[in-house]
Amino acid sequence: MPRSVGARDKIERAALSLFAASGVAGVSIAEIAGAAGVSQGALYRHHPSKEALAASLFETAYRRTTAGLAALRAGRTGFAARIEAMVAHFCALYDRDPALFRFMLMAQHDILPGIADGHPTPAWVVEATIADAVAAGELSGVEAPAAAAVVMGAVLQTATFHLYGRLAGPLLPRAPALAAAAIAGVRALAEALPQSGNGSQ
Amino acid sequence: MPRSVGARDKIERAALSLFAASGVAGVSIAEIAGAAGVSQGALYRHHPSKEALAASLFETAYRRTTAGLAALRAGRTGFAARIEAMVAHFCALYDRDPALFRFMLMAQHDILPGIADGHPTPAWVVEATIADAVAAGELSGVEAPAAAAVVMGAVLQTATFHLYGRLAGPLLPRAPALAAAAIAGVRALAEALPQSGNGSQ
Amino acid sequence: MPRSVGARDKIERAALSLFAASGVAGVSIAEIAGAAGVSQGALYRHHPSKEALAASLFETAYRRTTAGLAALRAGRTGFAARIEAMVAHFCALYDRDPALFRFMLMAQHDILPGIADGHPTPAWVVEATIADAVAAGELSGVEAPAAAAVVMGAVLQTATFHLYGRLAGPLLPRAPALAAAAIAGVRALAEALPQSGNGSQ
Amino acid sequence: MPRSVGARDKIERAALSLFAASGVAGVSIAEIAGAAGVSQGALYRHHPSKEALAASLFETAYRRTTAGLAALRAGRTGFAARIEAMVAHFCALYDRDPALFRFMLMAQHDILPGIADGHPTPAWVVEATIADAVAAGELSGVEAPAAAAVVMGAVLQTATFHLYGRLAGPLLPRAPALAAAAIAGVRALAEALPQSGNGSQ
DNA sequence: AATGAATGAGTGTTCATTCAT
DNA sequence: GATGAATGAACACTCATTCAT
Repeated sequence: MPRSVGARDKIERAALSLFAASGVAGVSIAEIAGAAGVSQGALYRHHPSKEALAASLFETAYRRTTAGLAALRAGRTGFAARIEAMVAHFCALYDRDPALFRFMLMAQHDILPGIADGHPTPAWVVEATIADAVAAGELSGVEAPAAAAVVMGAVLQTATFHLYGRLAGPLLPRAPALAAAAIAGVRALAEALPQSGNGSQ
Repeated sequence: MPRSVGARDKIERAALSLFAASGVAGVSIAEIAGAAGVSQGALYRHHPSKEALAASLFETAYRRTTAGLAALRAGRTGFAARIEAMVAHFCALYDRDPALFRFMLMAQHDILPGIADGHPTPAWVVEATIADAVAAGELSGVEAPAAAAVVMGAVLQTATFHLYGRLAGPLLPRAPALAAAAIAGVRALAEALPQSGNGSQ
Repeated sequence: MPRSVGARDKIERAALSLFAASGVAGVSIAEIAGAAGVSQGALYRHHPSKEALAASLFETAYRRTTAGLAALRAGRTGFAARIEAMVAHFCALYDRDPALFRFMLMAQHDILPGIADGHPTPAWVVEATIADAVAAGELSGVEAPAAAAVVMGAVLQTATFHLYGRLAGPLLPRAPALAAAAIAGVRALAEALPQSGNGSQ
Repeated sequence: MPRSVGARDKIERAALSLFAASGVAGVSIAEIAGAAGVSQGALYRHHPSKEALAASLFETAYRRTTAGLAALRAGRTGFAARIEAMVAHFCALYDRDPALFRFMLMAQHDILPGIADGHPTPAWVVEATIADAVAAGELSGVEAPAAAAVVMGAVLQTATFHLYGRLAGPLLPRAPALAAAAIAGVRALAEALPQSGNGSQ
């Protein structure tokens, strides 16, 4: 007895918020179907499995984020301007949909290893932006991944603190300060590590 | 005191590495028991449930880390010296047991909400250290949680990048530079945010 | 009369070969519809259910075979001539459509109990042919069903061996020898069992 | 709450009779567990899956039958004596456990392809016995598989007729006559097919 | 007249947990 | 005290069937 129409969207919306709240493993198909108001079987017309549904949601958001950052990298010049734009972008993303952000934070360890083979990632774009700055002489001798970790860490941990109530209010107003912190962190890393790299391994 | 002394340890060690590899939900009691070389039932003599075992592992590590950081806070004076010591502490912890670190990163969203009622946390010690600096006039007008996010983010994301192979070699040699980055980030945050706080909310 | 003339045929052909390959229970409506190039729903315009489709295919083939054998019984005289013709008939049926034969072998236990209420069956025609011979004095004191089992067994097991690759080449050239074996078997059964019937039960 | 003890046997007994009645695909785990008086989960301690349970039951019976026939082949001399013993063996097996026989007949098409790689089968022993007779000069120029089909067919179809009520009473008393029929069939096949083999293909 | 999205009951299977031995 | 067979409630998933379009 087909009753519900447009199940796909309802399923994805319900799944996203449930995944964000409890993690992929912590949500059952029955809960998703119930929250979406469709039958359990309906889920399988659009997604081959629960994991595939989660991966698809993740990948879509991940690619969109990557593309957004890549556009900022392409559209701006100068290290500081690019990082500022990127940090603001992250903050805006978080403000628009904290559940999506939470889902991405929680699911990264489960889902990322299964995809992202060679595809660029948000972190990769940040890393490339730092490499750009090194190539342009704006930064001297930073190890790009280490610097990208400082930038991504500042942003993601700020979002995490917000998720857990340690910080309040929208993140976007914090973006300029956060970007300044990220940039200063990267510069300090560059100065402190002229010898760079893996000293021992 | 049973003859199979160390059963408890074997269980915890096995559980930790399995949890780190696959997440708490992705590991079964049968797998833990098998890896530890004990029977399934024996597991319940030491831990009331799988979740309790995971929570116990998490909490132990969490408290130990908190205590370590608190000792550094108590034993040093000056903002920079304290942050340098704490960053080095994190790096050393990671180097000693990356699996434990990975477990803590993966499990935090599941387990932390269930505990941490009022208990201090690593992030709280960092936050308090920043508040100390503000109180001592070393930093002006930073929102302590926001600054703590920058410090914790730099450290945790560096560890995450290492877990995923973006960074190589032990983290401890990177600690001075990472601490410099964290400190510079906090200082930049302080300068950029004289109006501080939650602008809207 | 829909434009897609032959939809019914395409469905039945697809269903038959799938049923032969995997058994009725091992084939889904979706697979049949896909192989036939029609929609799932369209299948229900022609057949009320999957089981009904299978039963219809089975019954059609079963009746056709029964009718063919009955015609041979009616058109020939003499036990040997009839059995020779029937064995050749079976062999020719097998050679023409081994998948159909396989389907009938596999599905007989599932489907036969649901039909065949009083209708004659291939085995019944063979049995009647033997009873004819007994009545005509060509055979003495055989239990007709037991003799029919020998004839049917020789034919069906030969086909089964062919299906599984133990025998090669078309069966029709083997028909004379196989008929001779069947006839000799029946004669030996008749001689060996003058006391016939169900000795105990 | 473990209550039932010795679940394994109860499960296998229940499964066998249900499989015999309805086929492997026609029986659910719930039915097996219910009939055995154990929980569904108990099934999986002893067998990794329903199919594996069915295959295990099948293979055990299959091997036992093969071994029984092989022992007869080894213990007797002369084609007729061996076939008589084998036919009687089959009849006795049927009489002892018709459900097992039915299961083997129904399941052969599903399960046999998955096993029996190189292992001897009942049919193979019969075939080898015929090859023995050819080698000993007792039979001239029969294609052994074709002759084995006649023997196996006579026996199996007789059992099938009995299962469906066309024949009554135990089969063992019929064994001598059935063996005579099988032997006569094989001899007739040998005489009728001096040119043997696949005439066309 | 045909489609295919949707249904919902049922499937095989997993697994944390219990308890007789 | 330790074992592992047994439990039973969940789980992800399948599929014959229905029906709005």
